[in-house]
Amino acid sequence: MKRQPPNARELALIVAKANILKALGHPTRLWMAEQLADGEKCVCELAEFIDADFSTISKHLSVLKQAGVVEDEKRGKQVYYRLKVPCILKYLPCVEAVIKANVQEQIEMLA
Amino acid sequence: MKRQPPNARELALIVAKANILKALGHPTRLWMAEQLADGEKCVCELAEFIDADFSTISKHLSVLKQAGVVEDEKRGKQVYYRLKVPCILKYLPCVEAVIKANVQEQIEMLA
DNA sequence: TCATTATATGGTTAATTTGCCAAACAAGCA
DNA sequence: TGCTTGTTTGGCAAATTAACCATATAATGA
Repeated sequence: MKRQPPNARELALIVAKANILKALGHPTRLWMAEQLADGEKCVCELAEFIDADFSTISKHLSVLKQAGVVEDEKRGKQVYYRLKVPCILKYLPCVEAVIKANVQEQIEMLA
Repeated sequence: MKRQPPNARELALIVAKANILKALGHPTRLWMAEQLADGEKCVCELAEFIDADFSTISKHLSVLKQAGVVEDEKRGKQVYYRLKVPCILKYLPCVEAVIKANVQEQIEMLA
């Protein structure tokens, strides 16, 4: 029955949530987050399989950090990143369900 | 131990997932998706509390549809939208946990 | 058929994002 | 100290996105 315009507090929460989703809404960043599922990795480890400039990778990591998805720690010459709230990846099966539903639909459309 | 560059299939999946997250990564669109949690709504019902042009609202809905998050159905003069895979909202508590962690950190920083 | 209501589309502009390069930093080593 | 390695920052151009306005379409009712 709730039928009201979002108030300022609700709005702020929505904006905050959308920001986090947006941060994960880029292939490179999502991949990075997934790589961190089984523990922290340094930038160089993440960079190893990404075909992009180091500066680009660094900026993507800073977007994730800004959003609060990851945190970093410098140890020696390297900077290690880890997920701050690991449940953030638990979602992805459902996201995949969306994809499956879409594919299914395409198939039906062709049938 | 997995330490390999993503292959084409994995890459395609990542891109697809990121797209869905991106679609939800906008305050207006996230709000809309949340409104659909308890059942379909027509565009006019959604528009009622969004301060934006109708065309803008329509475009946001089409982004969600494109991403496969919602589906629409025309009945009479109205178009109804509903979540296609409702679990997509189950995630949000964890997203909120990220926010809480960030806020907590800010507080500690000020203490 | 004409007007009206509900929604979508096309076009345009401003804002944001992405990615590269070059340069700056920071830590450890020679 | 100066060199090298790992990472970040600043600057810029290209691409993408968001929002608005005006216009188009679709269904209904007069």
